[in-house]
Amino acid sequence: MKLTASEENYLKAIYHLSEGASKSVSTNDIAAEMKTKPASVSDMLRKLGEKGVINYRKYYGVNITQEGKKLALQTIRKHRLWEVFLVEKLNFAWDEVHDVAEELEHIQSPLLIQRLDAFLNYPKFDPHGDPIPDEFGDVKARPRIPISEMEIDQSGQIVAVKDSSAAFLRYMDKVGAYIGARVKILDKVEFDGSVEILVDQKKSIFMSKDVASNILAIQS
Amino acid sequence: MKLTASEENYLKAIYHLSEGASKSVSTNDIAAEMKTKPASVSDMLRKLGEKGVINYRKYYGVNITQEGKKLALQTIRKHRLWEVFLVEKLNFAWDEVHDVAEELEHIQSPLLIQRLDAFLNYPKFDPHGDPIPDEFGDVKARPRIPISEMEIDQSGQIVAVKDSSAAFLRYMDKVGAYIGARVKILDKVEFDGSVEILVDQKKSIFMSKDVASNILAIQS
DNA sequence: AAATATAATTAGATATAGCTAAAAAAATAT
DNA sequence: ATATTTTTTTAGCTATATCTAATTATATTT
Repeated sequence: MKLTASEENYLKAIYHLSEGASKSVSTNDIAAEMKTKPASVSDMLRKLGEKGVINYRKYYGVNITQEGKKLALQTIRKHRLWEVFLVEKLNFAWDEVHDVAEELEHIQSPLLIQRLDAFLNYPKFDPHGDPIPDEFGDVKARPRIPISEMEIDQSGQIVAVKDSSAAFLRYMDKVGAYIGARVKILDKVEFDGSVEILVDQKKSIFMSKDVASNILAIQS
Repeated sequence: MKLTASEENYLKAIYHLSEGASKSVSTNDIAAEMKTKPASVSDMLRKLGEKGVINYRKYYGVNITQEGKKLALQTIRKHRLWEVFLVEKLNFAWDEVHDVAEELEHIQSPLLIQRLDAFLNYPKFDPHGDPIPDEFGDVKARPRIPISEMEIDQSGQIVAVKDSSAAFLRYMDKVGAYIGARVKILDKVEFDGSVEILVDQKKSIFMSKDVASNILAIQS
């Protein structure tokens, strides 16, 4: 099954939207995600349905098929490998890479991706901390550990909090930490287990062991 | 002036065809080069003419404008930089790179090319020995030297012969040397100036100083 | 100089991918 | 249960890039 760049983009969007919710994905949601109009989406859904990469029933949204999932994961794999390349080899900032990777991901050459993967030393995660599917579409889930358990100089990304009480979220907000933030452990005080972290390469934050235990991160 | 991938390809073809001949380029020649039909070319020429990158007079072929030349050289620059990347970093063979580079050259990101150029250490020639234009479209012509003047372990590409008599070309053919062949100097005998070279990384050839003086190569 | 051959262009298709506006179906509210 | 709102689809149009077939312009022969 071969897809055009546009079809790949739609499929990727459908895959991402599917991951969040358990039910089928709506035309309007896809249009919003793709920044196109619902009418264009309807057209594309018909096409993708005919190609067998989604199950499409008019007026009832879509579900991605196994075949479709595999193809979407291939595109995601390519995207994330290119992001690693751009950041690690070409010194792009991690927030500058998305648009370029969006173009690069559509280059059709299995050999290229295989070689790129090897050149980058088979990275398992992209610069945003997202897992890179292997060539079979399998993704390695990265274990989430509390910031309090990370070592000095280790980097990672905040992905969740254990206690999600409003009070704690207010605290997070106040100090400038948030889900998705990239963090680096600057210092750990052995005496009380308190931690100093650097958020997004600019803001340093002190926190008690209690707080640090409550913030979950993936290591990069 | 922004061009589509297809327009870039046509312009590149027109540029290459212009380089060979002094007169204007014909519709049929472009069609042959691009592997499309003359009808498609006519359409595209009208468009490129309107964009000012070529001078187009119906039934009289085209000449590339200064603006067009600059754009064509930018595309060629991107193509050749990607070829260097593929060969030097991803270990592609030099004859495997063209199709992939053909896709990569259309990625729109000046920053990407700037960074790629730096990452590759500002190469001046691609793996085929062709010069890489700089960001202003200037190309460095590489001096051609006789194989007899190359040093041991130096690599290059055969680009011409001094004596192009039928006898000599028959000899070239017989030993497996040809215009375009990549060569590496394996050994030089000081006593008589004879040379042993490796052709295309597989075939080794012995030749007298007379013969070696007659084959011109560019160094890589 | 007229006839013929070659080359180039136009006219009219097709396919992709987007759009707006109108119509139809489904969901929600009264 | 009907009316209204929201969502989705269809119809029809635009633009790019290709094609074939027909036409027209230029070049070559005789």
